[in-house]
Amino acid sequence: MKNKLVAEILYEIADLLDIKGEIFFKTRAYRMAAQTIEMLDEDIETVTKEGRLRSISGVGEALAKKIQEIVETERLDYLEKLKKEVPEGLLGFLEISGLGPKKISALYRNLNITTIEELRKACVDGKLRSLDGFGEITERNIIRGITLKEKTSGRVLLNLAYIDGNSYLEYLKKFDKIDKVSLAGSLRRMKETIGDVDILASSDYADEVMDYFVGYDNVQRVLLKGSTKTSVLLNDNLQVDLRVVKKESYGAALQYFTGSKEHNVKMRGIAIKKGFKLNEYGLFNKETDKYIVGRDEKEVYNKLGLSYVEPELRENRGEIEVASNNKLPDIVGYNDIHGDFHVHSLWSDGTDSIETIADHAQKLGYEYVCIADHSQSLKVANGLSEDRVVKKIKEIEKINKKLKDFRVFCGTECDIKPDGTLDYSDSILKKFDFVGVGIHISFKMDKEEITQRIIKAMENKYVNFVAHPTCRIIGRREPFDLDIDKIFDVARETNTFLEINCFPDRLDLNDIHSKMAKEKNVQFVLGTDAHNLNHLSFMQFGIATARRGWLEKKDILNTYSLKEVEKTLGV
DNA sequence: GCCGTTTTCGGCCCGACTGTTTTCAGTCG
Repeated sequence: MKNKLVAEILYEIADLLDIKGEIFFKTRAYRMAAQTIEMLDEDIETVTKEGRLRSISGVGEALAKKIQEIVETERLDYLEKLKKEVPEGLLGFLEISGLGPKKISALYRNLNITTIEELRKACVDGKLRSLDGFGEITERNIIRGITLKEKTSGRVLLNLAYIDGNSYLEYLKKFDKIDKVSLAGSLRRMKETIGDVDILASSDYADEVMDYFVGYDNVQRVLLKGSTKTSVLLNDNLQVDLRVVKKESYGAALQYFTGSKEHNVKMRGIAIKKGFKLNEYGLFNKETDKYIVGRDEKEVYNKLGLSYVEPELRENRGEIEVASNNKLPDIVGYNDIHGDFHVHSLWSDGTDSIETIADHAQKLGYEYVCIADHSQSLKVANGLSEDRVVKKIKEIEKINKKLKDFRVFCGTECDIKPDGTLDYSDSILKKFDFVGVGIHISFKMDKEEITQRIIKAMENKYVNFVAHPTCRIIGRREPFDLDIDKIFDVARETNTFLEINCFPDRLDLNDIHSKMAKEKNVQFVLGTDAHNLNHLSFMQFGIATARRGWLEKKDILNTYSLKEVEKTLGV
């Protein structure tokens, strides 16, 4: 699948054109197309082969030609040409807070600065202040921006932002001059990585709210402070923005600041077509500026002829079109889960006994938990030999006898060997209640080989699910280059569940793949891959991913009651 | 560069804050 490659190249062109001083709308066209292709729920190669590129929204004649070239040659002449015109280092400058295309261009044209080191030195030496639009403060801010960029690589994993964001939220809720307050931005949409935390509040005392906001213990520095918007940097270098609006604007503002940007652009387009104007203060009559709605988020959607769109769906992946037909899926809820299918115990590399895990799972309101320990060849993780599997099954039987209205399933996360055979014999596999398979060694294989390896495993009749199917680790390991359509087809044919692994640095399958798989009627399980009790709470991130993938209760085994699971699995 | 039920040309979302200015450009989301 080359969707990501195509998107990356288009994004890079947009950045390069920005620095070259190309008009905003042109670079936006590149970014919109890149975003659409990145989120596309089919393979761009297929679309190209079938001559349907122009049917992708935002792709016209020029882009179609470029995309075709990328798909066929995995490169683009136009990009190479642009790269020759714009020194490589300048692209990285865009990540420095306070620097945009115009300033970067000025730095290059006037001072011939092309590397971070040259930039830092020029700031320290006070060379920038001679340029129009630059001053001493700009120099200091750029130095700060460089330091910050070096400290944080930009985005953090969802769970970290989630903790920071919700703690801040609790602090804000204690202030009696705040009427309503909510997370917004990508954190409310539960995106897998978060750039900064956005919070929205309504109040008639904006200035006092801002004073209270910057008084939070965990604040390292105030970045900017106004009466509607204030930004701070937390001690862990995560940025948090607070917006304060009046009550009558709260819904419109929440819609606006939740994003995504692309979702909002589309919303505004619809507003204009219907004779409205939509901004963070409300929905207004375009001609008279008369306020129509804005107090409640739902009203804004409804007034535009749309059903309410859950935050996790707001990525411009077709949700607006579907909402206009009132056909949005009833996506799985955060409280719809009855159990966890992927937990490691002391038997392999987990830190807790099965009894302790079962006890904790009951406290979470679950009816079942599946203990899926590693298999024998994974020595580093204390994988279970076939003998130990038999012993573990006996222990689980004993524990289950003591439990009421709760069941521990004996599972495994059995290794898929490089040739696609499994790490346990069939005679052992059939003893488990629920067999998961996963890859933990020999990651470097070509597309055909790795696809066949997983398919062969799915074809084993004792296999129930594939754990973390693409094996990506966010920020550290790229996903396998799988023939993903084929994987989904075989999963459907063999009734193999695909896991959404809930571990925050995995979230694998991801949202886009989940949506693609659902369209092929694939069934899912959620597994936290917990290695200690705290990890069991990662379930919510898996649910978030499922929601972002448009999954409904019926698509996910964990939403079934214990009885239904037993019946489905025949155990 | 894309797009079209007023348009094949002339639009394209829009407001807040900062730092530089002395009325505004650039950046950000």
